[in-house]
Amino acid sequence: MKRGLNDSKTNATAPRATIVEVAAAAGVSIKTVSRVVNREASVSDRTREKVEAAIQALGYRPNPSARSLAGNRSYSLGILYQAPREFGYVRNALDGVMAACEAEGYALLMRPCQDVLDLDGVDQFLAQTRIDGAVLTAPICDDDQVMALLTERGVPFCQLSPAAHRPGGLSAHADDEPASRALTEHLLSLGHRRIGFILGHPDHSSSAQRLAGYLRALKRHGLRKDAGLIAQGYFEFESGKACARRLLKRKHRPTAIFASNDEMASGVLYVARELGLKVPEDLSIVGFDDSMVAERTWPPLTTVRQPVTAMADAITRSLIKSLRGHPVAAKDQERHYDCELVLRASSGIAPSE
Amino acid sequence: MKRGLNDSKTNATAPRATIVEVAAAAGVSIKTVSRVVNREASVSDRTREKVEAAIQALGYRPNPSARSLAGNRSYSLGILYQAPREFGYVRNALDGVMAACEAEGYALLMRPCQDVLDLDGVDQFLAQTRIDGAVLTAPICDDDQVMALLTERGVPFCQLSPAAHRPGGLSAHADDEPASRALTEHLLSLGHRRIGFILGHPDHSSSAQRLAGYLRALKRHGLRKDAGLIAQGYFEFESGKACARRLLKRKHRPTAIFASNDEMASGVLYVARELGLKVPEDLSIVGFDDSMVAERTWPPLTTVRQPVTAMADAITRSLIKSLRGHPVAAKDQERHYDCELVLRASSGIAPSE
DNA sequence: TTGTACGCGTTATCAG
DNA sequence: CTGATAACGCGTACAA
Repeated sequence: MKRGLNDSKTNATAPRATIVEVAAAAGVSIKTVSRVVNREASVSDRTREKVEAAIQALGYRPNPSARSLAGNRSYSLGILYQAPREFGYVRNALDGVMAACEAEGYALLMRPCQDVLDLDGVDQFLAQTRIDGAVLTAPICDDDQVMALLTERGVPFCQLSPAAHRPGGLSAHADDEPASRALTEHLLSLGHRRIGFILGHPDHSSSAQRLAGYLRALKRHGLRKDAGLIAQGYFEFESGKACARRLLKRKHRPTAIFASNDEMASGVLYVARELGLKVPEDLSIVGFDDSMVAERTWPPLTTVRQPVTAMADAITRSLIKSLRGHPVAAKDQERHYDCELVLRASSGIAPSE
Repeated sequence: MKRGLNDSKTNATAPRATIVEVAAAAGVSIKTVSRVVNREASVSDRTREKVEAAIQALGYRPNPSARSLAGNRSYSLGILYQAPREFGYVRNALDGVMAACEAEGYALLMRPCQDVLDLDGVDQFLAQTRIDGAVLTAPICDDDQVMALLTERGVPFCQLSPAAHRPGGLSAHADDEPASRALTEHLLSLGHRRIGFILGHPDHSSSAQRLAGYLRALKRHGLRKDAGLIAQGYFEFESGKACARRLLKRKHRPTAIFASNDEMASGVLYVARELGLKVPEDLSIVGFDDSMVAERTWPPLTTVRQPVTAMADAITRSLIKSLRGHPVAAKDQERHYDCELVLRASSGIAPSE
């Protein structure tokens, strides 16, 4: 049998101990060892201690492949995500899901998806990995075809920031709408009356929610929706630039612009500079997400922070709990999280109109 | 057997076909099916076609757990990385490694590591996942203890941007030193003579290489090293700010600052603004990595781009090739990549001294 | 070129 | 509470 580079055949350690050796060392049957390893209840304390000692002594680690084969589950989850240039949301989601998986002894397999979803690719992923469950991130969490496929394959899943909670499903959701409203109120309180709005990518349900919050705030202040102040962006820097140009070219240009994420907000900032507008004196700008760029631009961006990592962690734990056959309390099936307003200099000052 | 939410027991599809059923359908033995699946040579065309038809018809997919158990390998790799706030390098590395794994039918398991490496955690990772090989990213790729552990466990690995290639090992490496030199020459050609330098994190070998390139360029222009112009940073925004303050407080302040990455460069930019210095008129700033912030700051940062994704992809493919027992050509064992200078406005103009 | 039979290290059934 | 023993699905000597 050929082996590759870094060959360590000669100085390799002894092969890992198996359950049989542990059983022999502890003077019990392998089933009992299995019981101890899997924390089943019906084992006497004396036996458990003996077994645990043997496990310790031999450095025993159950073989995941054997476990999977015999148990007909893989002890691993998958996470499906779209990977835009701005990786903030996805990265936070990953952090949370990974933390949960590690804590619960699950492995995590990642599946990046393209803008236009490749269903066959996902199906292949399911076949190759045999994951026990999946975490769906936005906007994939709202894709009916993906959910149908998972259901067909018998793979339970949870949704991170979906458009709507599915009865009997698992989801974590940040309240974008109130946050967006508060952010808009902030601008209104500074005296702004013509506030431009740059929509996010239409596939993301949060785009609509952020718009709704913006409109609601305007309404509460007796302002009517002005379609000319609303531009369709795609959550990307360049689209933020394009929208900003359109909005700022109006003869009655807005005194403030609310971009649906920080990337686009930084695009607005770029265009403001091109046009010689001072921020925030001539133009207030706010973003959303509190991504890394929000602290790096000048002036730094007023924005909204979502607890994505915590949301992902929590929902993943619920998923695993459910995979283990434990009931998940109703309040843990549909979780809601508040967002936090982060005030920085880009919105700062009352408009000089 | 209890199952959790999203229960699809009732409307689930038939369980996946096994090799036995395929063999039956094709009228051959399971060994023959195995041969076809694993692309072994000694199968007649007629038989192969029959088997492939049966596989197609039944939608057969080999069970990875069974494969792993019987074959004593997991068909999966691990990637070890440190996850700083600035995720650019890691993310590019991930992209490359994942592309390679997907192309080669390997799964990828991720192992984020803390600044101070938890060896036991890594060992646990190896035990739980039984990965066939590992990709080490900077700065973990230079950690002797990790490499010793992997060797002891018989897990072959490759290194992404290590300090030095290990004979018989696998590594991909971008030539930081020449790039750093070119970047410094760029500043020198603009007329700068007092160029501050902010070092990267000492754990990263690239930090030393970037310094070396800087010093070499100075020397070629007859300038001597001035310790007062060199500050120790840690690849982070805040450390860039701190170093910039120190450097710019000198009575004879530098007219340009070379920060060892873009994050720190954006920190320098921040401090320049605090001090009322115009960039690039009063101070030229250059970074390294061409991360996302480099395009978002104002002015955008002159920097250096490394082909990290391509490097990661290539080295991972070599690793997999070697895992399969195929020889890896010498030129593919130690790969060198050129960096690319990215000129933007932050360095732009000759110093007004 | 093809097939048989065994083993991989667990989980699970069912009897003690 | 504990233990034989049969799966689980595939790779691989070895034989044909």
